[in-house]
Amino acid sequence: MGKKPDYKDTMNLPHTDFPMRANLAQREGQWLEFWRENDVYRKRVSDNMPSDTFILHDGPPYANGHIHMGTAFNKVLKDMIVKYKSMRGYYSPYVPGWDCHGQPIEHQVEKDLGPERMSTISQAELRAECRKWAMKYVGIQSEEFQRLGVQGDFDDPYLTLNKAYEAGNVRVFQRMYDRGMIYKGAKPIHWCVRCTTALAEAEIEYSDVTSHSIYVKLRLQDPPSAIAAPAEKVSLLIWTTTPWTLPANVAATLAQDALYAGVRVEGEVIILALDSIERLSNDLALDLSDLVKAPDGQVITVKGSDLEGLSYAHPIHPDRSGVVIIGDHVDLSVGTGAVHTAPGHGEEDWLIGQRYGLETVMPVDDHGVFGPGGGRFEGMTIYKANPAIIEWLQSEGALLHRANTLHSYPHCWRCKKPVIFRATEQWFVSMSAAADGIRPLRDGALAAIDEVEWIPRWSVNRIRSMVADRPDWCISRQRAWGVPIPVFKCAQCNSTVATDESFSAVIELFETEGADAWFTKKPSEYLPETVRCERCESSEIVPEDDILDVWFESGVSHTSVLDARPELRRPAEMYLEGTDQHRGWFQSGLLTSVGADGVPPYKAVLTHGFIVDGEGRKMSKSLGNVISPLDVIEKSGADIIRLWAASADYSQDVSISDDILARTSDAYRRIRNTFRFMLSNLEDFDPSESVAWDSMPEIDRYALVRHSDVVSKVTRAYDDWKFHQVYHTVFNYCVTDLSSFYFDVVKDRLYSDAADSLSRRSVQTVLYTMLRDLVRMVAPVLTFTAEEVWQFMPVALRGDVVSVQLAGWPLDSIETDHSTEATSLRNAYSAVFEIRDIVTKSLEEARELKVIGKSQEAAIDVTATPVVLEVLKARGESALAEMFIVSAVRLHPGETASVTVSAADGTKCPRCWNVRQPAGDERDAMLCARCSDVLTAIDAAE
RNA sequence: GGGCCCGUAGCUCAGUUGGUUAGAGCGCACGGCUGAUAACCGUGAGGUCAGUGGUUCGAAUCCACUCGGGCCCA
Repeated sequence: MGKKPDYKDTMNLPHTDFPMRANLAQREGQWLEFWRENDVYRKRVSDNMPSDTFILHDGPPYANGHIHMGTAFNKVLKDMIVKYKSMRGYYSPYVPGWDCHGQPIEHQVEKDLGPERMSTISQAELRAECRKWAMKYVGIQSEEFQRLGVQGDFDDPYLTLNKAYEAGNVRVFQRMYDRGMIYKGAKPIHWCVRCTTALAEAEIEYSDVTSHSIYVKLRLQDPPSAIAAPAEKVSLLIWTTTPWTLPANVAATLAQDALYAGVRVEGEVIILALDSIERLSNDLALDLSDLVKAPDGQVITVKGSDLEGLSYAHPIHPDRSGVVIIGDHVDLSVGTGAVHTAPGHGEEDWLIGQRYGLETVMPVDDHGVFGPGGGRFEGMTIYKANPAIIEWLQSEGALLHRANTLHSYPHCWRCKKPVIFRATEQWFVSMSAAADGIRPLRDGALAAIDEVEWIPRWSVNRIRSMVADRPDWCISRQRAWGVPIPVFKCAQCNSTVATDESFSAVIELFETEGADAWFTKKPSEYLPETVRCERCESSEIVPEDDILDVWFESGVSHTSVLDARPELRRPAEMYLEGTDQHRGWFQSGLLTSVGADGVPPYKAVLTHGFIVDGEGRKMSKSLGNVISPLDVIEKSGADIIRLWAASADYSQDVSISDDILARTSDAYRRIRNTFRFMLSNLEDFDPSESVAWDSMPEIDRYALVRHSDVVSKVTRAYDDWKFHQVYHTVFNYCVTDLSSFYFDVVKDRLYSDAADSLSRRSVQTVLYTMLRDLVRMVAPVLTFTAEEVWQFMPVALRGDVVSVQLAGWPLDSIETDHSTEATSLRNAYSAVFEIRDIVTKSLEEARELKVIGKSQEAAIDVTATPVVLEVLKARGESALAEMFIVSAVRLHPGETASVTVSAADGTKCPRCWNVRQPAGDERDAMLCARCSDVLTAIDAAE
């Protein structure tokens, strides 16, 4: 006929409808739909109902703006864990939450409404607007998280603005109050004069500003005779960058053991730290060389402690004086060694003021304007007062030097204006005080920290040092959008009213009407008559104005969510957030849980690093290196983000860049194709045709051993929370063990042997095991793709399991059933692979010399040392030829391992394309013996 | 400035209690195949293990400092 015979129809070439190109961006949506229709999340949870529990408690993101890579990463990690635990059989519901109150939302709403509307709006109306804003972003973020493949109870998430949630704050507050941990006090706190509110540490940003830098002389009223002649004017020199705090000055602090000396400048003696003289004379370009000396020429020095108790004339108020004290916060590397101390304007100043019993002078009002305590500067804002004070000091001859200085200074995170330190009445959680018989919060929290597992291990150092060092927690906020501090004041005598009765009434009020009612109802409408001022018996009581710090609110989720929802419980098995939450939610949850109930809210805390760019720099608009998860989803698909999230070692900061995403997509394609190969060779396979271990060719048994090793390694990695090891193990397995070895070797049997032959069914048995296990192992990470694979598996292979998420977890049976043989196979094949490396190198050389093209055209002579040769012989030359994908292997003993390649004898079989001796088949003389037999069998069947 | 942490090939990661020429996969270059085909296979080139100085017979691994980066705090 002259026509080349085409044997394609007689072969078992791979086929599947599972597409090679993922097209994730388009296709992922249909799986979201599939899960929804089949209620897969709920099934996943309820299927495991009576079993062990694994509660991963979601930390609530702030309901403002779209999600970013950090929140996406965090949620994907959580989703992977929850899905893994579910597939392992744990009862693992996931309830997402949102943080809905707080200043940022209030601020946005204020901006939206504009100043005009704001001036007339009621607090209740403002709160309604804030609620709308928060709910809008809860909706947006919920969609975005779900688009990432995150599954949970998104129909009923927890929101900090829910009534029951709000009531939980009161429960926790009450318990802590009863346990003597909450008090009202005046203390300097960060205060924003623009927003007229106290700010938490978390609400402060630091940036550089130019400030006045002034050196002020404090005239000593009774100077020590040692340091100056009786008639001389002697002053202590202080340095400050905030002239406006001078009216509140009450003391000057010196370092106990530092040496101080006198210097004659402009006809007066000024005292400053010896160590600072040289630096200051350089920095200020002043001649400070005329030190006060004894008659013998020695410079006279005194220790700071020698000057303690001296008094000086107040630089601002003519009728007052200040005192010299000693403190250990004096930094001799800056300033003069004498520190201006105003307890109303600084944390350290306040602390030392407490120790010395000094007055906390606070002449500045809420808006940053001086009251009567400001003396001649009354009525001025602190900013106007700055130059005025400097001028005054100048005219009084108290100013030694003035300049400007650039330094880092705290700013309000919302309005970006510099904040001030200012003492006001605030509610505090005490770290050290508690009622009789109750362990103080700091001690309790530190003890609780030791009961918790911290992952990675070093993170315990962070939380421990933060809790050990933190000051009392200021929980007051002077804002509208939040949960009120649930106590009352007596209108008559101003004392606090907070009793079991009042707390119960507030809890009930919040549960039925929400915290909004606090602002719309009078206390008389919900408090029982019996609630009265304990001091003056008055029944006229008014609600507290301040609201709670939002960290307190999110912190109490252990009560408002874990305790309140029947499907959850406290302690949760895990909290999982970024490393910044050591100061945030990890701590607020811990302090409120330990404070109220004496127990930690979690058994384990897993922290991850921050998302940075390819160079390790933080993402910022100004650097132009921001990558949005929404863009990646749209361009490449959510599974690419998930794979990236799994591939990184989150115990450090995690990089993302276009290059990294490109590599991730490469890896994704590789994994996808591995699945496609398995699917395409299993279309005609039914598990009932599985080949038993003992009937399998050895290489198939080896493949199963290797496979089970991978299963246990991957499982261990999941259990250790090492997702990047899951990724690497699976990926390397796909590439190295499967694609480049087993699949390549086994193609001949799959395609060319009789469809129902034992040799082919044996491969399929192995592929089936691999596919079923791999798709499940990958499901927590590649949640969409795994589902797609599952649905493309022939029904015979996946049974009636609706979703891969409900398919359980692969078990490792090799070790129990065939442990001894497994060990010897691992050893034998490690020797085989060493030879195979030499073979492929030699084949490549032969290819370069045009001796062969593809490896099937080669015959190889393998020389090996006796030990290795034994191993090779035990496999057999023909099995080795199959493994090396060559036409023939001949083994020879030798001193070292080597391989020579020659063109194989024989001709290319037109059916299987191997180089073989033609079998002389009457239908086609060129056919090899195997193909000839296969064709005969096919003919017979027809 | 302080606390915690990080810095191994272009990328993601391994490198056991310090011990021979520092590993893997990807990417890249080159080649093969054309019955996994916008796939697949092979070979190869890439690293003064951030830097400097120490401890040690010997350090990517221990110590100190410097540089760069992150989070938190001041």
